[in-house]
Amino acid sequence: MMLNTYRDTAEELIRKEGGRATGIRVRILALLLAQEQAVTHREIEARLTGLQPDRVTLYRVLQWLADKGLIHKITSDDRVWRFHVNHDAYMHQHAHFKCTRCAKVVCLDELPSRRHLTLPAGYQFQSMELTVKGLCAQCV
Amino acid sequence: MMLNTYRDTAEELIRKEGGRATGIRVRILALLLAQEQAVTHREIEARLTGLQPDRVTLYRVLQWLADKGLIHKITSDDRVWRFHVNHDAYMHQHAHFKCTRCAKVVCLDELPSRRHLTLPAGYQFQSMELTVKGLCAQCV
DNA sequence: CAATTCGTGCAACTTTGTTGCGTAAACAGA
DNA sequence: TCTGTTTACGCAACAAAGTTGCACGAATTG
Repeated sequence: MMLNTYRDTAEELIRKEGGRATGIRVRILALLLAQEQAVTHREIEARLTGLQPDRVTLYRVLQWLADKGLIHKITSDDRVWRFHVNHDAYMHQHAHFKCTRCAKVVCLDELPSRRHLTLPAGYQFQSMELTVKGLCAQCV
Repeated sequence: MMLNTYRDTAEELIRKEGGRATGIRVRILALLLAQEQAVTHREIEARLTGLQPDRVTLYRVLQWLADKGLIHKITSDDRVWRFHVNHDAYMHQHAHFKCTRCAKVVCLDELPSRRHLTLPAGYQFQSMELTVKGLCAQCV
């Protein structure tokens, strides 16, 4: 069954990072592994059927997973973090797309080269965060 | 005196939008006209010497100015809006730079062409928000 | 200068996220 | 499988940013 596979993968990933594979951590990471799009704290809460961890615990688990590099946080203009698993394809820097109608957020494959950017004199590049806005296929 | 010029310009811009040129609005817009970098709600509050409008009023004035297109809001990863005047040069879409050390935010001139982006099939582009992170000249 | 419209201030509320601390659960070793 | 230690969880309280409703007051219009 697919759900078990996600849980097994989740547990394995968590242990590989030296953390305890608690029920909550495993369920949250398994859930994230199963999501195509980036999800908010609230959405995760709603989808964790039969398990209602404390808000604080959820925040801490998400922070821990992000610190370990298993997931990444996405900034948005609605002041809400969204989380997405770091699949191999997304381990490098990449852009995000946010649908202006349904608020869905997905990861895009690439990021424009930094050579297309000119910074003021003396400024030093570190990274870039790019969010493309528009309509997703379902909302067009 | 320079400050007067900013206030005069501010008043003119506000009237042109059909709004009442109240002391608060004029002072806030004049302050924004004088800023090179994008400023937060808090920073504006701190710099409005001799005038302490209610938090709510400040939010409402900033929202009004943004609605009228006189200023623009900038999203940041610290969940705080920053505001910057829409100089002619910034009326088009542009990128922002945020210093990872002093948190300063400035507007950059350009934005990479959307041709460098490939969206999933059926997705429709509307706009992009790009924040470059790094060190500003003072923090390098 | 009166009437009306629009802006402001106050209070209360909402949302999102954080901190401290005691308790409970996971893992390691016997 | 028991026991001890370490780590994670839950609760309560807090904090920051921003919003809403409503009554009052100040700008403009005529």
